[in-house]
Amino acid sequence: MTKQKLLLLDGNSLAYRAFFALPLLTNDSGIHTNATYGFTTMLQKIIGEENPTQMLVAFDAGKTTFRHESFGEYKGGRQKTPPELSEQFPYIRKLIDAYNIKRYELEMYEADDIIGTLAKQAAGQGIEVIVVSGDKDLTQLATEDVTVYITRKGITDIEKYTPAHIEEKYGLTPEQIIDMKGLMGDQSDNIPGVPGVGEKTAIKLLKEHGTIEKLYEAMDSLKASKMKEKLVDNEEMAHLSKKLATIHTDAPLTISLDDLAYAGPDEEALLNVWQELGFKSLIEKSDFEAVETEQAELVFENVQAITGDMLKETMAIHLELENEHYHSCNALGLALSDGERTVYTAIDNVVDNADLKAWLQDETKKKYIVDSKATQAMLHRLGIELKGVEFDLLLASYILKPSISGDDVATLAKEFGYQDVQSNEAIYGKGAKWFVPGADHVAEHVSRKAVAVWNLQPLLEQKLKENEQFELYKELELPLAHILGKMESEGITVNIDTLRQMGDDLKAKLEVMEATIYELAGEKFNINSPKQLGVILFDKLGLPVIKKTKTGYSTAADVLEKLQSEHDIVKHILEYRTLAKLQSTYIEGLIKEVHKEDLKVHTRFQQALTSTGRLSSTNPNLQNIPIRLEEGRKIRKAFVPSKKDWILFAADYSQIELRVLAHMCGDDALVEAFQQGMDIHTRTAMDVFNLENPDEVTSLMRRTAKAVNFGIVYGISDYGLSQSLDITRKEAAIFIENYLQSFPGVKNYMDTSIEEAKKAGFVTTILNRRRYLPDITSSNFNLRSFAERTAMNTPIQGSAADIIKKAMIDMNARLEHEGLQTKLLLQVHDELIFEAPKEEIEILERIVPEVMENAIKLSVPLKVEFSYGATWYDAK
DNA sequence: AGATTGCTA
DNA sequence: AAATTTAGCAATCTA
Repeated sequence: MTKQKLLLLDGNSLAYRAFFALPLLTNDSGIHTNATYGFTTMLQKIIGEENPTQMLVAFDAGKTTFRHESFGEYKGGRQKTPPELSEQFPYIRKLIDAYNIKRYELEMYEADDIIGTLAKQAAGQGIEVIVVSGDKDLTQLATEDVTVYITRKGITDIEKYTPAHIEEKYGLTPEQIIDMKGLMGDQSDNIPGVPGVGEKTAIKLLKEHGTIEKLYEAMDSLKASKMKEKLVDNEEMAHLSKKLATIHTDAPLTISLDDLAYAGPDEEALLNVWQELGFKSLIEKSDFEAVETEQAELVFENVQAITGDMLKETMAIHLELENEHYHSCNALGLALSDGERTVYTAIDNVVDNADLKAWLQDETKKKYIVDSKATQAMLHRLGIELKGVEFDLLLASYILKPSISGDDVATLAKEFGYQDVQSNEAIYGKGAKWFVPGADHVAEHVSRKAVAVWNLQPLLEQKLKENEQFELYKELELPLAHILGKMESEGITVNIDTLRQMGDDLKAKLEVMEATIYELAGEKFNINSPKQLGVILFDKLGLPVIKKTKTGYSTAADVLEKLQSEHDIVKHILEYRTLAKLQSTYIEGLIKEVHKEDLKVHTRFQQALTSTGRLSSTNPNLQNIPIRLEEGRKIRKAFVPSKKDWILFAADYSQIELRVLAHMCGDDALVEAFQQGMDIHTRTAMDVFNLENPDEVTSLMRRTAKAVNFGIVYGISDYGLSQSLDITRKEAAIFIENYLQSFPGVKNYMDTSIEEAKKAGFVTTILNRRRYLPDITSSNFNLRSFAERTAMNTPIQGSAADIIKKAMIDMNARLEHEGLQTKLLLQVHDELIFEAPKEEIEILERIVPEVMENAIKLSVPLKVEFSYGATWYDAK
């Protein structure tokens, strides 16, 4: 039998060490993970290196210990444990349990004493003992059989204290460590020691006299000195301090060495905890990754045809797709489940099945789905118009936990404690390794998804109701998904010839500019490489360095603008950049996205992604088509109606975010300004610059006021405002100060929002959308400040998002009600873009503003402006 | 895969 | 003592 080896860990000390050694990390669900992560890596390393046969992690029990009886101030004056660390202790315990390591704490005793007692017992039985802690006091336990590992700097860097090492380092024996501490005291434990005696003096005295007791016995023979006086005056304290510093090796433990056997972790439990904490790198590195969580057996049928008897009044369905590009990819198969019976069929059996098609199109047959929009769009391509969506797991999860990233059923399900479904990656692999496994594997995987959706529906609806978010989900997001699906499937027509023509012009211009830039630089280089460009500008041409990035010189536009007067090349680079951006992103990029079949682009609106409730748009992103500069704005000429004699009609909310702010903060001056229909930036300028008359506001003042207004919405700092206006910080601070004095209600709103976030842990929008802000109480300035700004910004941005979403639903209903041909095509945060036959323009001019302005009633009016034209460019 | 840059509301 | 304005997506370069 191999020699036994016992590892004794000081849980509290190591957790503290890990916490302070690592930056405040946060995982997806907002839990801090630096201590848990550091603790885990330390465990991994030490177990891997030492291969212990027994293990124990000792913790301090309560607040008071036997040491407090002899010295009330013991450990007094200690900083309270930071909440970011306290919240991690439960997870550390979970981790230890998952490792199958014994945990132990004992009333009235500290972890040190538990460790000391067990170390002594084990050494007595000839067991090799290793003690691990971040606290050097423990080194007093070192013997021939006991080695003490103390963490250095980080958490995995370790210094090994044997008696020999202690002798070498201090010239003392391990027992003398106690005397040393008795003399020098310990600030962290509030042990006083002898004032004026530090490490050097203590060591010197102990080398000479051996122990504190012998030192005092020999006191009379010492020559008079300041030092001697101090020692004599504090004799009692010295003895007490030594007593406090002594680790007890005879604590009345209720466990024995036999309870400490260690035989490796419970891999499944450990994976679960790691998953919960988001330790993706550890999960990937672990050699037990292949061990998938044991899944409950699933009964399902892989059938050739879905028959009428399988189609119930209410069912979960899952249409499995190859990937997320549901406007172009293939579908693999369809599973249906009513909780009792689960059937799957390959996609080829779906299209021609009249019963199934009728059932899918039947409004009265209720469907539970994950990502109903994707399902609707894919089925639409197969000639099936999905109706009767009753539940959408993706949207429900998003409302409950906006921070979840990913739309994989397994990810969503796990968030709500459901394990019996595997990740897409586990089934298909990813990247170059992606492939579709055998039909039976797919059938089971897809069936499991349908069953998961079925099982999660009641739980999520209940949670939504508990949060008073059911209405937001059911009346806003769910119907919106249907509308967005229609918009995406409809698509918007792109005139490729227009783009090609623009691309050719750009190409010619870019070639000329390239030549000019090479000429001015004196050599050829890759202008698109910030690194190479940096070398040219700052090394070769010697331009002053204004800003640096992590990796080198910054060559961003705001930097280059400041360098324009320094060298001719700069303005050419700026111009080159502008055109190159248009060429690659908006000409070439857009052309790639045009579907050949209908000459349209079909974006995907991500409805469960942003933390504020906004939509986002991908493949292509149609929410960032250029408009500010004329050169870029011309791209919009390529967006045209799908039919002859139709037009594009665009309607946007004017200053919706400021109006929302006015509504939410109720500031009299701001509310009044909007109620009177004033130009809000002019009004702000009058307040910021202390003017009586609107005529006194210059265009520069208005521009400044506009920047202040934007800043206010984002939770500005003087620095930020100074950057955006290119003014000094002081000037910026004065503007903000003046603003907040003129609109005290806004100031109050900011403070209240932060207060609310601290109290409830989240902020809310008009329609009760939530954003959780765990960092609001962080001790890390940056994290906390960011959370504070988002506490102010999210209700504003999110409520504006609520309003336009509601407007989309109302608009859809109104178009249907009026029996119009007009189609909603795009949403760009505060604007809606329609295509319409010319004959309907007049009606739209009337109903679009009406519907949008009345989507949600605020205490200030909402204002909508509109325009239309033959292309998106002309709708201005 | 991450960093840099630049486009939108 | 240091950083400093919200929310996104995509192209390109570099390691």
